[in-house]
Amino acid sequence: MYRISQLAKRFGLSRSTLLYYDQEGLLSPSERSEAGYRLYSEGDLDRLAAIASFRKAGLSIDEIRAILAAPEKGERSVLQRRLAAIGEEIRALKAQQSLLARMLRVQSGESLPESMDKETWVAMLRAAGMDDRAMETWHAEFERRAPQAHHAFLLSLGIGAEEVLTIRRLSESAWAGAEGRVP
Amino acid sequence: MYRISQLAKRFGLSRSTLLYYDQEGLLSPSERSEAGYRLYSEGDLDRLAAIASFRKAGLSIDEIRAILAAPEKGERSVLQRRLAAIGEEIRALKAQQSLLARMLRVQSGESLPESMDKETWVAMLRAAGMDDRAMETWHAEFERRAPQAHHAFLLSLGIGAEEVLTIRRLSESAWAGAEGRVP
DNA sequence: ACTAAACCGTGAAGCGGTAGACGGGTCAAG
DNA sequence: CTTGACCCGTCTACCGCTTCACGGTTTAGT
Repeated sequence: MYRISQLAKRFGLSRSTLLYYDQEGLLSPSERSEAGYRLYSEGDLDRLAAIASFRKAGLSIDEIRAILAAPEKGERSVLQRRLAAIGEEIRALKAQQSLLARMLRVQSGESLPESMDKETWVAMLRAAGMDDRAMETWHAEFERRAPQAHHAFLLSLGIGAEEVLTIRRLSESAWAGAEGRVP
Repeated sequence: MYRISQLAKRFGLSRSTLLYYDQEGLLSPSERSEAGYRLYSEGDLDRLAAIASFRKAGLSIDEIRAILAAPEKGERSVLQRRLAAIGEEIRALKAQQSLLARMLRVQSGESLPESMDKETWVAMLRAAGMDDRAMETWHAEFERRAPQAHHAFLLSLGIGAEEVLTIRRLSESAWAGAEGRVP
């Protein structure tokens, strides 16, 4: 049985955060002491571990509550939606970055971009002799062998979530036309 | 003389935002109509243009207020601090991204998607018609255009640090020898 | 037994905006 | 002159906590 500040310290959270989770009905202690102190059990601890890792992934309180209430129901879709949202956020931040760079008239990052973007990537593949059809094949292979990695890779090029889905769908159909599907 | 909703529409902002800017003393209309309506002048419009672009760069209300009060004073340093902060935010989001990717991978069972590795990557490129010489060219382009990203990418395929350096050194020399090539 | 420190509970306000409700003003057509 | 469609100003709540303030409880040390 842990008291609130002990539990907070153990998880690197603040007491206030746990008070807030209780208030929101996300994690209520399973017992109270005579004086009314919150007493957290081992089970509460497990639940908090789950909550903490979902929060680290940026899920909202509501989303976490929904997942914990019915994990089998829509956990995957919630996580995937968050993954897409993160891509958008990163893209927005990169836009801010370049806007600021322009304001500061600092061209430092321009000559050697530290992160890859779509245009540079395509230019590289073309330099290596790939044409449009080869790239299609490549996307289709990527989608077939590692859809998840394909998704993450496209996002890492700064491509927006919608366009990513479009590309993946095109990749699937390109491949479906070529061969029979393996689960 | 614009009224509040006209101005909002012209700038793609919401009425609430302009109300908030007034409340915060960031942009107060230079006049009021008899009925108490806010009336914005051309000067106000210019000021709002500045505010909007700073906001697009992610500056806080306080920071914008400070810059507009004394532009010569600390504008550059504020912008540079924001630029650094954006880097942090992107890093944090990327951490969330990989956490989520791991969660989704674990859930989906290990049947289909595993993270990308060197063999799968090479197989994909071969399927798209790339031969050894094309891959060499591609590495060379990668190294020339974005050395840092090249490094990060090789590591992401699970290639060891030493081998990464070997590949990069080969890429450099390949480029030196192929300088006149047309893509 | 007493005191002080460190803990606990509850309640409220604040951050940077955004979004909505509310009641009242304004302007057209009828 | 009235109806309706908008517009306006003001006020409030929301996100995910954090920080304050107040007063009661537990613990350690004397």
